[in-house]
Amino acid sequence: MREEKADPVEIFVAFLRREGLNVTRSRLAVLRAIAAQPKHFEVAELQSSLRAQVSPATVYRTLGLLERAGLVRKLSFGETHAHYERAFGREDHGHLICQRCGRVWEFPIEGMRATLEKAAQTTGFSLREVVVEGYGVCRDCREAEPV
Amino acid sequence: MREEKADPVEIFVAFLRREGLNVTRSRLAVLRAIAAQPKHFEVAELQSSLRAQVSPATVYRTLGLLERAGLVRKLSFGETHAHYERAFGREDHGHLICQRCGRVWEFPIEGMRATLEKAAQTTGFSLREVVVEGYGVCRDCREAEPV
DNA sequence: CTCCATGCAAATCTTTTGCAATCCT
DNA sequence: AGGATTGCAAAAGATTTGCATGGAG
Repeated sequence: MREEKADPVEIFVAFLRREGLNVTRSRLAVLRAIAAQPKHFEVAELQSSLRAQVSPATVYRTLGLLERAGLVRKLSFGETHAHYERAFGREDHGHLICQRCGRVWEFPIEGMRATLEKAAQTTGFSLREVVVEGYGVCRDCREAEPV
Repeated sequence: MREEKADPVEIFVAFLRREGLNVTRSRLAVLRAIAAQPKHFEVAELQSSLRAQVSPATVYRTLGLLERAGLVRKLSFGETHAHYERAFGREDHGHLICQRCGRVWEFPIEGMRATLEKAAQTTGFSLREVVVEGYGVCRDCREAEPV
């Protein structure tokens, strides 16, 4: 019987040990802050939720590690700065992004990973993350200014 | 009988007129340069292909217009600077991005737009662009350094 | 004790903007 | 002519990096 680790902290600690890196107070604080964020967040939001606990440089460095550990996913939402989302404790899903107000809706994409897996196999690719995004205009914005 | 315009220049000109904007030498040069780019490109690449013809500021401004006109799509490929691809004369497709070497493979995603359309309808969203990306490690990189 | 990690500030890079000169229509 | 557009240089952001100091194993 295999025990699946679902706890992001355990996963992160295991990742760090495997890489010969230290488990530090700052790194854990960033992970904790992410768990407390809404589903997606910008780096600035994460930083202010960690105000004074962790420097910006370390927040960036830790996001990179969490990404490598598969605990966080980087998204852009069409903007010039990065957005992130937790990759743990969530079903696969896509995002609908309003190009006017920037709000984001999620929707299920079961089955889509299978399509990508197949394409990946054909290419000899080992697939880690799947990102599905739809850009357009939400109802509110359309009503506010048709066009 | 309706005549479908497939020519990007015609589409762009129509878009500009509709918006009360001028059809300028620079704008057309940017569009022409894009048509000559490989499927995806970075802004820096586009700029150097336009060396001295169009200033960087105008390249950025024009990319924004082309995006609004639906002739170009913005992608990030997980990097901090923008990538673009032509949105004309192409079937819907997804991208597989290697997180080690940055190379990109395309693959067909017929049917995926339908899934997004459905989600969009549910949300009252008017859908314009679809982006499907898979991140992972390509065969070459895996062979070069397993892990 | 030996590396690794952190903070700080400086450095990079990309993208955006203000403004005077120039181009479209 | 009259508003739109451009280039230039400066500004604004976001992210990365060098280095001396403090922390984990």
